[in-house]
Amino acid sequence: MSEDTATVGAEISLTFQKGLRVLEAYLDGSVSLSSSEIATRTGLNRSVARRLIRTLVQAGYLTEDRGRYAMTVRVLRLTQGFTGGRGLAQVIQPILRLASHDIGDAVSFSMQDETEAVYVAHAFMPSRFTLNRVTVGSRVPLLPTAVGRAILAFLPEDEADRIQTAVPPPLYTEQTETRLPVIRTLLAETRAAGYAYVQSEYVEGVSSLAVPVFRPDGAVVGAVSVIFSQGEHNDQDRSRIVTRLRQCSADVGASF
Amino acid sequence: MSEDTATVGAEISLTFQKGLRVLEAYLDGSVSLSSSEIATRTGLNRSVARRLIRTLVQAGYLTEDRGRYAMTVRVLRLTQGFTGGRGLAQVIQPILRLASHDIGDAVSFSMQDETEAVYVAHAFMPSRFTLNRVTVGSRVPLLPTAVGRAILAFLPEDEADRIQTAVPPPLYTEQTETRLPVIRTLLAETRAAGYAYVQSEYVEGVSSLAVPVFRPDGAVVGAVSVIFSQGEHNDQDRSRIVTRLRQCSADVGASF
DNA sequence: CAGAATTTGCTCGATTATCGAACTGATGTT
DNA sequence: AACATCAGTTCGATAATCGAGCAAATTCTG
Repeated sequence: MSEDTATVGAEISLTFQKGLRVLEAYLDGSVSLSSSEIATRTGLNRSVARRLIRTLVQAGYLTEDRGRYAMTVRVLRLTQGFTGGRGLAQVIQPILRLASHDIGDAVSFSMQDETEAVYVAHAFMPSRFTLNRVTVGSRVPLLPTAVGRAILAFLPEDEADRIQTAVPPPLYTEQTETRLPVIRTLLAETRAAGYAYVQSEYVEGVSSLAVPVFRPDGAVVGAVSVIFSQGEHNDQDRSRIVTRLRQCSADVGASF
Repeated sequence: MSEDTATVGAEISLTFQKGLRVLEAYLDGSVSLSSSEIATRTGLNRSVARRLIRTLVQAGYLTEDRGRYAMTVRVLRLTQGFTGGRGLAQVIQPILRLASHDIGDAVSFSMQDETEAVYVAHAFMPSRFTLNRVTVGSRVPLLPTAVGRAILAFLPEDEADRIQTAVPPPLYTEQTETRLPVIRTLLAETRAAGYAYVQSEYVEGVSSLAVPVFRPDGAVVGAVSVIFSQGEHNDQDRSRIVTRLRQCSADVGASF
């Protein structure tokens, strides 16, 4: 292996890397996993996985129940630096709540993580019955969703390209757009319009509007969005929602 | 060192353990830390801390900005197994929201983590101006809070004792009860009453009511609680709130 | 219910990643 | 400008990690 391509390992901790892989094994919503399941999912040697699991159990992050391991509430410690520090709930939640009240629908704020968008804050509408299964930490793909496209459209071109070509876009519904040139056009339109509107490309019958959120320095950090049933709103409703989301986006962006 | 006391290390991964310590360094709400700060907080050798940090950066969990390291949204991956899996938001949030609506105040669900209670779900009251700085992942001590006492009162006695004597209880306000025998009495009262009521022992002027939540097998898993300004409610109000919280507790407990 | 098949727990020598003291350059302070 | 503190890197010694292999437990199956 030539050294210019493989850059001799950059001095990182291989063991820690493996340990993180164990925690990531729960990324699909698995509640409990056996040691072999973890070994398989992570691609680690069974003994290695086992030792890492024991470490997590000993530290209180996992509990064992008859050979199956489930995460404990302690894992929330690991994210405190992200959520707690920036007051993501304390400052963003109220902003979302106000927008949600004005719009009459649940409003979310999401950020990009690789090829996915992660819901970081969410203001439910207490009165309405919640149809969407969105919650903090939920992940949706970038390409077939409004949040994703709102973010993608304003990322630096090379990164946007990298993400689009990273994985062949799966077909979620019959409406999912998978042709990259078309997506490129849609992103250009999104960029021009300043918001994204996507219908039934991820979940059948569900539409979504999203407006990008920018940091004071101009970089896109995420998007605020509203999800609703297809056909629930007409053109005028949507335009009203976009206007309110723009204001919400400005408020959220200012707090970064 | 004799082997019965120190149990020869139980075959865990020391490196992974250290890596987790790095993530825990952000437990107080620090947004960004320097490599030396992390080394100091974790008690790790600076070079070791550095390698672990590099690992986290390379994996995308931390970003570097001029020598300071901040968590990225990716850390939410680490907790997905806990929040996503059990549908903590999908199933518990609606229950809390209903209770919140009936009670007219924000309602939270918290679970025990060592000597603290961790807020796991929270139903805000959209109409009211939120006074409490509570958010998912927030941590409060067990001893001087209603949630904490509701949980402590129903834990197995040896564990409750261990927690009470683990650390000398700090004085948060002038009202904070630090005398262990008195706390023991208060816990007995809580156990008898089936709920905890604490006034100004953690934050001046803030009172709280909490009802323990039990799993179907009878073990206490956490508590549902309401926070309000001292003097905001009279005896009758509180009794009404407790009644509603009991129902809420049963609903939440059933979903475990 | 026996026997096979799979899963799980654990051991131990070889290997290799980790450790950390020491040095150097960068940054900030009086 | 001189000093003090902080940050980045190197490298040999050491100790932790690895993983094949075996035994026990559990689950499947005919």
